Amino acid sequence: MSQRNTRVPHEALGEICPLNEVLDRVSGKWAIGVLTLTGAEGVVRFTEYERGIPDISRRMLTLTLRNLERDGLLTRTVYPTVPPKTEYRLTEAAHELTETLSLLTDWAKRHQAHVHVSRTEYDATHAAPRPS
Amino acid sequence: MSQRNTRVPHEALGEICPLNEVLDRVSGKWAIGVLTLTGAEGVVRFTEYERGIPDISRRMLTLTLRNLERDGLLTRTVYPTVPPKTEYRLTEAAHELTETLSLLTDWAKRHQAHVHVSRTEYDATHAAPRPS
DNA sequence: CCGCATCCACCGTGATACTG
DNA sequence: CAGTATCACGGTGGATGCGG
Repeated sequence: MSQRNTRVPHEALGEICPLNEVLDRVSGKWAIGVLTLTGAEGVVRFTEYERGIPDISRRMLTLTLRNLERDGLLTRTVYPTVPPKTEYRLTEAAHELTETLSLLTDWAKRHQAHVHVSRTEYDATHAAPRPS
Repeated sequence: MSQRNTRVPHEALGEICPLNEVLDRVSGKWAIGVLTLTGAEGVVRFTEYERGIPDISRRMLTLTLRNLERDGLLTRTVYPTVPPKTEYRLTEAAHELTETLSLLTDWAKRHQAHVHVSRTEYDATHAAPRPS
């Protein structure tokens, strides 16, 4: 032992690898909005996302949708009608994910005031106080 | 009921705002590692992070630490000794956060195989199949 | 209606070197 | 030991226009 850097850093860090994978796929401003909306509606069409999620661009919506589909979180059903029609819905895995996510929301709601205060105080304390 | 284009996007989306704030502050490759390690150790010094989190640069560690401190998730205690010594520990809010995060880890562990398979299949299906 | 392609701006991240 | 400063790069996201 004591030699030093065996590549294993710390027991607990083995836990974070899968966690980072989750966050990677949920990161980006829009993924969570899409998942949440889909969970709430059950079945959602492309245009409904555009109407339901303010300020999202078509490009970002498409990319988000594709990534979630790729990860097996959304199913995409295309009806080759005219005009075309596409439906998205959550997979079972995604359902469980959104449930867990709602726990995070609870945390956020309980502590967002605390966080905001901390930030303000920190900024006030550490911000360059006009160092002439 | 057919009119439905008020600017209000959707009920459920009100829920995601605080959630995005959480993810924003937990985003970045390192924040979770830092929180997890700190939670496991209780008290952690700067160098311990460097040893415990592989591949993290000093710059990134500092930035991550500062952000978490700013958000009231970490406390920073400096001992003006020679050589200097700095200790970090979790706030109560951060403790609750890491607990919730561990639930996400559970989800990730349960579904990472599924996700991986989905990805591989998706890539196999959609990848440019040698467009000669 | 649904989606892709292109171009461009921003910022998180990393490498390296310096300091109290 | 515990940072800070500077430079460079790549991924993410926005705007716009075309296509099935």
